[in-house]
Amino acid sequence: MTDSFTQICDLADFEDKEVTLAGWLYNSRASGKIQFLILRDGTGLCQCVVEKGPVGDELFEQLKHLAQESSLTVTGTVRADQRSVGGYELAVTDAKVISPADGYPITPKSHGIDFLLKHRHLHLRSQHQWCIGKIRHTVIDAIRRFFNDNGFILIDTPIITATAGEEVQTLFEVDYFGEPLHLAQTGQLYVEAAAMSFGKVYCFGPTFRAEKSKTRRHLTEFWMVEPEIAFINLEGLLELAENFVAFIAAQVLQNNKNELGTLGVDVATLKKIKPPFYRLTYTETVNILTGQKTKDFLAGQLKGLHQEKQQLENKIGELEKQQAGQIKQWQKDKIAAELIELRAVLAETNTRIENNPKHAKLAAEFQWGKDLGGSDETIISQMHDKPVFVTHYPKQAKAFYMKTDGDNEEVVLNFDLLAPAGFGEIIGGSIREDDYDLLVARINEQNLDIENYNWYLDLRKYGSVPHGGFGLGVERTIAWLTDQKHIRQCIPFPRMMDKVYI
RNA sequence: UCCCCGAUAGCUCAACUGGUAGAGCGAGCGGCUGUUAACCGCUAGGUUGUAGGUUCGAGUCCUACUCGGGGAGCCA
Repeated sequence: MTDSFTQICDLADFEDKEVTLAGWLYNSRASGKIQFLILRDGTGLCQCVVEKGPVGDELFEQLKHLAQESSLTVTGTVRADQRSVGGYELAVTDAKVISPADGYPITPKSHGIDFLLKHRHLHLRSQHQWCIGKIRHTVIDAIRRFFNDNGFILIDTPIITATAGEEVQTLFEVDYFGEPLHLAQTGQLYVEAAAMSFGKVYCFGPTFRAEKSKTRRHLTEFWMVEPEIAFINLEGLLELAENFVAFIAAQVLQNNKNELGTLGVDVATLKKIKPPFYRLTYTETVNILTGQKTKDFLAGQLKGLHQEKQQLENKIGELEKQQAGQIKQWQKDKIAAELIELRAVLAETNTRIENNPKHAKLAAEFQWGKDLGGSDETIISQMHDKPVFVTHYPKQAKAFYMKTDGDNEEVVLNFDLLAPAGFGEIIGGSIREDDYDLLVARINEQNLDIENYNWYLDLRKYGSVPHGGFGLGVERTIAWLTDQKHIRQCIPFPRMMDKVYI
């Protein structure tokens, strides 16, 4: 059936020819004797120009009253026109309504986030979510391609698991025929086993964490890719990670120019994502956080925020004055919409002003040995224009499986990758402890039940080798690359703490 | 779990210190031959989240609850 219809993305090949498009009415504007129907077919948007002459009065009237998101086929001649979205438009000769969509709830005007999440099944049709969906596809394709082309074997790890990879409190429990098991929060332990078979492997799938985290960077169900490599050291891992992330960014730049443009993403910042990334040790990071540089940086930022606030308030005051004056109704409406926008930005600026001193205090009083907090990561991330590796965290702050640094018993051979401009962590990884006795000691130190790790310990009993890997959060990566405020926009059907909409 | 903010028409928001609930979008009708979240005119649309309280009078003040947003801790 698809064959008989032309796709909007291919219109350039059909200039001056007659085609039939099949899709949904995205928006329409009608004048007395001419109508502009914006049709979307999943591959793009096309302006269809309907004139009374060629289509006749009856069809003209029917189309005039057609609701947004009604499905239809449209036949006409393709012609180039700069005034049209996509550069081509259709001079309509015929159209058939497949199914009307009266009362479609999402209008072209603004909506609140709660409303949109409740209507996510329909909101997926919007330009914004469509662009993100296309980019998500590119990111996932790039992930698989990168590993497949570099000799990695895909290993599917189980979703229902018995062993814990991370903190026990963050597990979702499953009643497995009466036995309490839980949903996987990482495939790492399994992928380590597979690395001893194939050398280089990766797993890629959904991950579940029952974290009580209500932030713009958290989902309870998210997608993570975890490569694991035998015979690798920390520097090797860092190189792999930076090449990997740079490859994803390059693929998005190459394949999603239009989508990035529609979303208003600054392409120049994406072009900067090239190796080598910055490298800091945890200790260097702590010194930066507690030092003058951070103090100055945050003070400068606060000053900038106050200026921003002042400018916003001036602008709002000005608009309010204009609004009270004698102007046309439509101008008032435009100002009202602008005011809503500005007030939202102002509220956000106020929050940042409020948080700035707290963050400054946390950073200044940071004690060596603690894990970096969200605000600390944000500060480091904001100071850089490219991703930053932070390596060699204190042993006590990190998971039992991370290998102790031979040169410094206090720290482990691990790293986090922080995306720049304040976005924060997108990767966490480490070299794994490969010595049987040391691993047992670490399990006991952290009061974990050693019974649960018998099979994992076998990997150290039978031909153990140095190995390591990392996990990259897909939604966080997409949110960073597309400059989204909240990662819930970056998965089709988000699951958040205490809230699953549809 | 803690802190802050919010809930008014289908949607997005107004309503100065308590005094008759408004506008745009969407819907319906009409007008307009090149529109770009088109525009112009008319019409319909409300027990102001729930339950109490203060008051001559509550959308506005107080208490509790429900739901939502933002932030913190923790993380990819």
